[in-house]
Formats: sequence, C-alpha cells, structure tokens
Amino acid sequence: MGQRVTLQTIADAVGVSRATVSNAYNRPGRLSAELRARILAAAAEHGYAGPDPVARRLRTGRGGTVGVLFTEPLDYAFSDPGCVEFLAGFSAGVRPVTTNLVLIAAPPGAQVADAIRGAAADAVCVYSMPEHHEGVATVLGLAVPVVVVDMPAGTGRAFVGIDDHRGGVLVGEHLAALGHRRIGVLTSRLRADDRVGAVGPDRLARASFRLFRERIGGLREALTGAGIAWADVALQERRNTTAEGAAGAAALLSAQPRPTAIVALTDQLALGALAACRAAGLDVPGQVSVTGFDDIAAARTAQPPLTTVAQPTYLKGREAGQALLAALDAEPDLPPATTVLPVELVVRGSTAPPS
Amino acid sequence: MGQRVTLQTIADAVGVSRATVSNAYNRPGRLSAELRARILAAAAEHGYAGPDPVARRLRTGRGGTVGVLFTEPLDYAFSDPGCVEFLAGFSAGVRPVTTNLVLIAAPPGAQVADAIRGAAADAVCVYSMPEHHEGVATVLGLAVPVVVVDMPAGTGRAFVGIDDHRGGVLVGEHLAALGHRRIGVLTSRLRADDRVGAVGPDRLARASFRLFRERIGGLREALTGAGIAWADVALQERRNTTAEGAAGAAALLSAQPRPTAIVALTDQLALGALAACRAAGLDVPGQVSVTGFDDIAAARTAQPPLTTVAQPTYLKGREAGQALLAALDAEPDLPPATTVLPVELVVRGSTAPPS
DNA sequence: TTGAAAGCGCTACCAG
DNA sequence: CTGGTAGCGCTTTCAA
Repeated sequence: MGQRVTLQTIADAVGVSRATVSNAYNRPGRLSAELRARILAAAAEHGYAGPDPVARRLRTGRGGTVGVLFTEPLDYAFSDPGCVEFLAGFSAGVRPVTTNLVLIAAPPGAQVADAIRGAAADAVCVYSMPEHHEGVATVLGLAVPVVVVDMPAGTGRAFVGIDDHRGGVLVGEHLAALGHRRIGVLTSRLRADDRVGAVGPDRLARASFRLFRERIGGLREALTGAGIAWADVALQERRNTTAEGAAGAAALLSAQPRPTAIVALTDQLALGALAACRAAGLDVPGQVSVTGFDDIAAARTAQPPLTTVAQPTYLKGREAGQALLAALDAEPDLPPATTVLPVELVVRGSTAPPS
Repeated sequence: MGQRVTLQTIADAVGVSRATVSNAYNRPGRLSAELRARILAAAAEHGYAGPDPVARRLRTGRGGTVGVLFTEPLDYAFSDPGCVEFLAGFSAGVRPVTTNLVLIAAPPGAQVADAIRGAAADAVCVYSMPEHHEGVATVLGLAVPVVVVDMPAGTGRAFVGIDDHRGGVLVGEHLAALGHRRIGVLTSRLRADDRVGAVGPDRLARASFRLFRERIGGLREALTGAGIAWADVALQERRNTTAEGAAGAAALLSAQPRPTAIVALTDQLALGALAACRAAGLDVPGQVSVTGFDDIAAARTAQPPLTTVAQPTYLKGREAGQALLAALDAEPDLPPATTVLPVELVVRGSTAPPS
C-alpha cells in the first residue's frame, strides 16, 4: 500500500502543483480540459478518490451534513413513532441539499458537548429538548444555523412547533362537553430527571418540558372553564413508552372514585392506558374514556381507535428541514422565523359520555 | 465578536504554549491540577468550548461517528418499517461507544462518492445495497472498518444477514403443502434501475439484489421439488411500498387462470397485495392466499394477519452494530466474521388451502 | 492558465 | 511536567 494518496501524490505524478490538482476538482474552469483530464486519469490510476473531506472542511468550514439533536438515547429516534415520522419529514425537507444526516443523542450522563461538536454538522435541528439542557447551550454556541422544534422556546433562533396549548384546550372541552368530571392526566416526563409518579403543583410549576406544560395549561383552562376544579385532577408522570403509560394509567385508575376519563399527553401513553384498561377489565369508552395526543399511525388502528389531538408531524419535520436550509443561505442577521402549526381534535372511538 | 477563539487564544491568555492547553483537554494527567484549572477557567472566560473537532480529526484520523449507507433517499430510512427497526437495533448495538450516527443516502443520481466521503465516518455499515453500486465501491476504498448487512455478498468484509434462501424454501413448502399449484410472486426491485412489471428469466438471472435472488431461488427449489413447474409461476417486480405492491398484485391477479396464492417477498408488498385483494372483492385466504417476508409489526395487525417469514430485524441491527464496534478495535488483518441469522415461518391467517 | 506560499486548528513527538 | 516543532491534507490569495 505504501503512503497514503493525497493531492500531492497526484501533483507529483502529473508534474504540476498541488493547487492545480485542487482546481481540477473544485474549479474545473480554471484549467485546460486536457490538463484536467490528465490529472483525473492519474488520480484514477493511483486510486485517489478526491480531496479529503475532513481537510477540506477544516479549510472551508463546511462539510455537507446537517444534524438533529435529541435528548434520548440513539435508538429512541427509531423507536418512537412520532420521532420517526418527524425525521421522515425532516429528511424530505433537507433532501434538496443534503444527503447526509447525523443523529446526535444527548441522553443524561453522556459527553454531550463532545458528541455535538464531534458531529461537526453545518447546521443543527434541536428536536424537542428541555430547557436548560447542556446540549442546547452547546448547539447555540456553535456558530451554525439552528432551528428549534417544539422546545425549548425563547432561544432567539428559528422555531417550528405546534399549538400545544390549543391542543390541551380541545381535549378539555371535548371531555367536559361529554359530561366527564373526574379526570386523570397521564403526562410524559416534565423534567429531564428520571422521576415518575404522581405530580404535585410544585413539580408542575417547575416543568422544563414546555410541550407538556402547555398542553396541561390548555387542559386546565378548558376544565376550569367548565367548572371542574383543577385540584380534583390527578396527574401521573411517566416515560413516554406504552409500557410506562400502562403503569401510569393503572395508578390513575386505582383512585377512589375512579376517574371516568384519562387524558394522555402522548399517543404512546394513551396506548398504554388502553392496555391498562383492558388488563383491569374496564371497557373503553363504556367505563373509561381515553384521549391521546399526536395522532401517530397506531392511534388509528388501536382498539378502540383513539380520540386524539392530531398534529402534522411529518409536515413539522419538513418545515424544520426547510427552515434549516433557509437559515443556511440566509443573512445571519435576519430575524429568525417562527412557525406554529395548527392542531386538530380527531374524535374516534375511545371517548364517550361517562356511564 | 472579533477573532475566532482557538487553542492559541487560550494559550496566550494563560501564558503557556498551545500544546499545554491541548494537554489540558486530552491528557489531564500531564500537567498540574492547578495549571489545568487556570487553563479551563480562561477557556470558560473566553467562551472556548474545547478543541475543534474537525481539526482534531484531521490530526488523529478519528471523529467518533459511525455511518450507515443506504441506496434509497434519506427519508426512506424513516419510512420503511424494516429499516427503522434495523436502525433501532443498530443504534442499540453501537450505543456503548458512540452517540452519533450519520445516515448516508446514496439514491440513484446523487453525488454518491462525495456524500460518503463527506460523512467522514470512522466506520460504516453498508445496509442492503445492490452489487456493483458505486457507493459500495467508495466505502470499500475508504480505509475504515465496514460491515455489510444483507447485501452485497463477497466483499471480504464483516457480514450480517439472514438465511434468505431458507425463507424462500419455507414459503414454498408451506404453500405446496396447502395444495396451491398456481402461484404468483411479487418481488421488490431486482436491480437498481426503475424498471417495474413482469419479470422474465433474463431479468431474474441478472438480478443484482442478492436478497431477492435468494428468496426466489429458495421458493423455486421448494416449488419444483413439489412438482410445480417454475415456468408457470408469474413474477411481478415493484418498488417496495404498499401502493406499488397493490399494483403488482393486481397485475398478478388479472391472469387467467387466477393464481390461488401470492408470495410477496416483503411484508410491505404483501400489505399491498392484501389491499389489492380487498379492492378486487377477493377473500383472503378464502380465494387467495398471501404470504409476506420480514414480519414487520404491521404484519401482525393486518387484516387478516399475515403469514410471513420472520427475520430478527432488530437483532440483525444490533449484531451489525456490535460487529462494527468489534471491527473498530480489531487487528485489521483478522478474518472478517460472517453472521447468518435464522428465519422462521410464522403461519397466521392469510394462507389456507385453495378453494 | 499555473504555481508558490500561507495558513485552517490541532496533536504527536521529543527535548528540556 | 512543559513547550517547540512539525506536520495532518487541503484551499486560497497573489504573483508570474
């Protein structure tokens, strides 16, 4: 094998300077077609595949990949249906320009800053991160375009999200209109710690996941507006998986008197709630109503089909991707755009008046 | 803002050399705790987040991300359930070591080599690529560890796959045992071009997607073994989506006499076949039997539940991830490992004896 | 149209 | 324990 093949190798072989070989790749117009052909031929012969991208990036500052930052372990990106759908949309959004996407996981306990900087992305999408997360601070300090999706708010960067508050209101109004008075809420994690269980007012006030804070706020507004005392509403906090959702729902269901409706703040959790009801022999929606949030594909095929707040997840991803592309060419001092996508209540078979 | 902050900036501020600041980050043991603290303090004050990863990589040759190469557009990675599950497993497999994963799309017409080299991954997983694909050649020329999943075979690198031939045999034996004699086959693309439609012997012989070649080979073996003439078996080739599967199945179903069974070579296609039967008013499995391959989650919940060849997709991903990690530390001259995972026929409700 | 020279920011080696 | 020196492979003025 011998030495590594570099620009210099080819330059020596052809008898020109390094710069000329570089031009052969980057500015074909600057040299004669004949010379360029000779250079390319020599490159092929030496097995030289073109300028080293790392070195090029060091010089130019750009490398052609965009990143997406999560607060969960890497496999979460492929396990959570909402996340997968978002990423599909995001990929479609950035597709015109880039074919490389780097997923950056920033789970608790990782070397977050190193990972982010090591990804060396030209632009990054912050996907649903808690406030005050080291990763967000790192990205914001990176001097690359950033688009924030869902959370956190107030970074002064481009933002794409949905109207979470409104979603909460819609669910609350729907349930109140059906006549429910005893309601339990199943929320995804409110902070980046690993606490689960019942949620008190203090915990709620200190919630750093904007999304759920707002959904709960909207719900509260609608419920109190309908004359239901917020103090009577029990909250359970769980990790966003079906299994944990089932556990949380079971806890809610064990209260006396039993709630007649469970508001899950994600569809994953709602699916778990459905399973918990089944396990407890409770009919949905006969004895317990269940609502979700997001409208993932599984919500439609659930038994019974889930009443849920639909958000345009794929579209949100595409918007985010396009926003990132826009930020990449834009003047750095342009005011960042904020996109808030609408939500919609989809009433299916999991809600009914209380018996 | 002024100048960019580099190692040198900090070195000047503290009054030490660049090398010492570098050591403060990379080899804390090599300098006094007191000096290191002073350096870190100065860095914090100047807003220096640590050594530039690109420059570091240029020097060290490693950057801490692993790549996965596909032959489809980027959003495919998140649209195909099998691919998503594979990636979930892969992520789990590499998780102990890396938190960054770069997805490299090499769809037809893209600047494949540039994209791959630009990803600058420390190791790459080639995921189900056709033989003779420019991307594969590029990766193989990259001087980084490689693991090939599913396809292509014979690269001389680590390989993880399943027993595709055996899967084909299982389906063929099952259908023959049920008494089917008129069988149609719905295959995913056999080559990387965009041709779809009926597949003749010549096309089949030139199939460059090993996976489907083998599945068909196994099927053929079982069928001819049961006395069914291969010449009577019609094949339709489509892109691997539910919609295209439906179109292909419709074509198969329009033959006279109508086949009594459709063998789809992926679950996606099988789901499409189910839809086509429904649209044609054909009862499954009463009038037509349908089989799939892969056993994605939707196969279980399909109507009727799909008889299919289950492959351990998640496990395959995890194995691939672990193989990549192993290759990263291994001596370069160790013989590459080949892992072939078993498949299993799962009989559900979509197959029955012909009427 | 071509080439010489000057770095991009960093780390490895070796001498002090 | 510390620092000087020599590049990693490339692009980009600027001058010829």
